[in-house]
Amino acid sequence: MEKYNHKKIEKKWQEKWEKEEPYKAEDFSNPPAGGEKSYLLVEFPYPSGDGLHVGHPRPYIGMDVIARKRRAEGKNVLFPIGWDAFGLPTENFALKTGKHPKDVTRDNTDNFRRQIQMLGISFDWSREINTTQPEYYKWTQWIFLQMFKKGLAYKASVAINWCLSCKIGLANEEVVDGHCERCGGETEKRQKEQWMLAITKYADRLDKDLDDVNYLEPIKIQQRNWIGKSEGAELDFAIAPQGRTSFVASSSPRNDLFPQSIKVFTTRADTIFGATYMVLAPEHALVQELKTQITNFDEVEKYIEDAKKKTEIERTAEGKEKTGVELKGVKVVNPANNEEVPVFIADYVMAEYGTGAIMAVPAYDERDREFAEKFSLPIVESELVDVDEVIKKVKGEKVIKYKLRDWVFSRQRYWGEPIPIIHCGECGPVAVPESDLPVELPEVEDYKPTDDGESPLVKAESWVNVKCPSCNGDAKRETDVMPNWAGSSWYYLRYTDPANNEAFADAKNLKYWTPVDWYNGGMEHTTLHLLYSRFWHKFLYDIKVVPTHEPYQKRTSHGLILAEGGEKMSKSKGNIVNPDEVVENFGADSLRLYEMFMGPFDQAISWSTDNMVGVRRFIEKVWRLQEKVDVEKGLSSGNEVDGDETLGSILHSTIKKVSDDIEAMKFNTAISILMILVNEMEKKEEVSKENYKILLVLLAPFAPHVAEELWEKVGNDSSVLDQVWPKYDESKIVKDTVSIAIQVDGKVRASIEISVGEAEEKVKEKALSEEDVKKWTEGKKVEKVMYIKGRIISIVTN
RNA sequence: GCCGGGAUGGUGGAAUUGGUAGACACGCAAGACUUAAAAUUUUGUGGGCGCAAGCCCGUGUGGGUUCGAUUCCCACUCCCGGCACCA
Repeated sequence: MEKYNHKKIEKKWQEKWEKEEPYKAEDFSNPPAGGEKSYLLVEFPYPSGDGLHVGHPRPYIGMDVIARKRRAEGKNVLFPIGWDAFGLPTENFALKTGKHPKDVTRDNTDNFRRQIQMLGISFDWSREINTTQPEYYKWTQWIFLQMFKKGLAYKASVAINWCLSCKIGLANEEVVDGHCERCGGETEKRQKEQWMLAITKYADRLDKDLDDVNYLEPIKIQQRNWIGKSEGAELDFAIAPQGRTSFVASSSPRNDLFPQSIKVFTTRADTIFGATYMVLAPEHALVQELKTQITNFDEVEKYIEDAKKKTEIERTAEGKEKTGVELKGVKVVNPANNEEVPVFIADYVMAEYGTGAIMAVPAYDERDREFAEKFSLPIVESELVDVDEVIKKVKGEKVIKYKLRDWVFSRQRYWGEPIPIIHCGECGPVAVPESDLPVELPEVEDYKPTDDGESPLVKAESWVNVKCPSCNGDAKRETDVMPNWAGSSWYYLRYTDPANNEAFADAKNLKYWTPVDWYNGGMEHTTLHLLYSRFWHKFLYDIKVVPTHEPYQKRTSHGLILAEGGEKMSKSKGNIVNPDEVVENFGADSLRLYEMFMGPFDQAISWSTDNMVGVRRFIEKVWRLQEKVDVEKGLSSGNEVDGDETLGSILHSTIKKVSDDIEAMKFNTAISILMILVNEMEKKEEVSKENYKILLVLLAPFAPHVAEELWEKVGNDSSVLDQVWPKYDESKIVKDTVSIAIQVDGKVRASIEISVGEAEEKVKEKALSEEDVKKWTEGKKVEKVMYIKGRIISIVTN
């Protein structure tokens, strides 16, 4: 027998797979044996310069096991891969080295592709996509334009994160604890014109439609929390008349312009009798409108300025210490009891949420209480009243608010999809005609943003200056690019028809393949990526270009693989385990088996190279088993379970457990029962060819290379990939006799062998006559004897 | 603070969802093979007492429900992840 040589075997089969493309998914194909389509998706990676570490492939391997099993079950499996390649790290690398981001991306994807292929993942490489290719981002831009046309993409002045030392705008995710992710400097909020996408218009559906999909419960919970639906009421508090006597006295027309009331949002309208003051956000527009009435406006203005200037760090450092200023000269009337109450501005009220104003009820709200105590305001234990009655009485309105904010879609960067808009002095922002798509990224000399934080694209003058598509006058291109979430918001649609030039995908392909049947990805993408792509998908559904209202039927998450010490793997910590080395030393099959065996798929777990020898030994055991197989003997085709009764029960329960566990992502226990089966086979003088073949089919999803090699060795012409997934016989799993435990007063004292069908009375009788049982029941009265069929007998004495 | 997830031998973990806790694997110990080592292999391996049969304890802590609890309920401790003044 030749020794198991992982290098030789893995190279041989990978070359074969590359040539023969057995994993290619066929559009509209109707595979045999209950074959339906099965679209399995993993999050496509960002090809960083560091290459893969052993944590990356965990989800690929897990989904690969499922893909391989489902193919064997006769399903038409689509299991694609691509590259989410726009983004900052590539741009930063280009900035540092002067190498074009396009070239950086190409080198990195080449390396990633090599590493993934080395693991024998059964991706359909014929559908590989890359978000940075113009043929791809043409359609990212096209979708943006449809949103623009429907008014869902708009420009607004919003507060962005500004790095004080880099002097550039940062995305939220680039700010860590108030510090710039790149330079570690402090950040503050700045107002800037940005493209926004109106995701909040979809907030209710994004929340409600979670009922229709099969996501793991924690994923749904996290999405719901992020959307932050809350039901409450908007109530008007009239501005007290004495504050505006001058206006009332005069018959000035300006009186009509003067605000009459302030609207608050509350979820506790029932506490309105305890509302002893009101608070507005410092940015609230009414503060400026009431300027003439506010007697201490200097003080107020100073507070507003200070609030604006505060950096994130300062705000965090101050903790929950409340600050604020009263708007002297302004009072409002509590509509429930007609009492006048004072008005404050304070930064604990957010301008963007609700109405930017609250009625403060210090008796029931901790934050209001804290503020009231600091400013010596009355705290009134009020009577609670019926919410509906209050709303009716004060002429309020029931409303639903969401924490979800519109999506800031602009980045003042280079390496992203150009936003396909042209700004014209006459016509305003105009969509680039669809026939002119894609708007390709121009060449620039320097990828650095300008000093005032504009995109490096402003320096590409010949690209920027164009004619207005509408009036043909002089106009300028939008120089902001899209965030890296854009390309990943719809990529799963492109896989269904990746080379289409007429549409992002043909309607027939979409109808056949979508929705994605199973999407696995990291928990860290649950709030942003998952929500963004659900939003885009719903929009595409509304404009009738996709057939389903949700993109993903099922969503699961994998746990991170941590370094041996339990810390996250990172280049800076120098604790990265490189899969190249692991594959070199142990082989891809061992790496695959180990990652599936090391622990529950959805939990974080520390890497341990020491523990890898276990699965390697297992593979070698399977390898050596070939010696126990008589190749000449037995059937040469099919994989019927044979009549070897000594293996019968374990064989059938292995088929059942492996089948069930793979679908439940309990890969670790699937492998453990395969190990038990192999240990049993090892004890035998001879293993039948049929049973060995079953073992190989069950093993193939986990360790495809060695399974193929052994399949060939035991004398089968066809590939293990062409085999039908074995079926188990429930009746063969059940054993004739079973050992059951006998408890006396809650403690196990003996166990007896009984035949499965044995009558209850007989079993009880048998149990009570056991010597080890008598010992414990002697001299006591047996009160009760319970028999839980096939499991346990419980005897209770007094 | 809020929302998730978790805690089981020396280690990673398993437990038919209320029914013999510790499957499978790593490590360790002793033996076999070998001139020797590696590889392989056999046996043992939760803790305590005992020559042994066996007994007692044991799933983060404290209580509860039950014939029976790792599993259900109540209170708490610690660890990991996310959000964070959202009215």
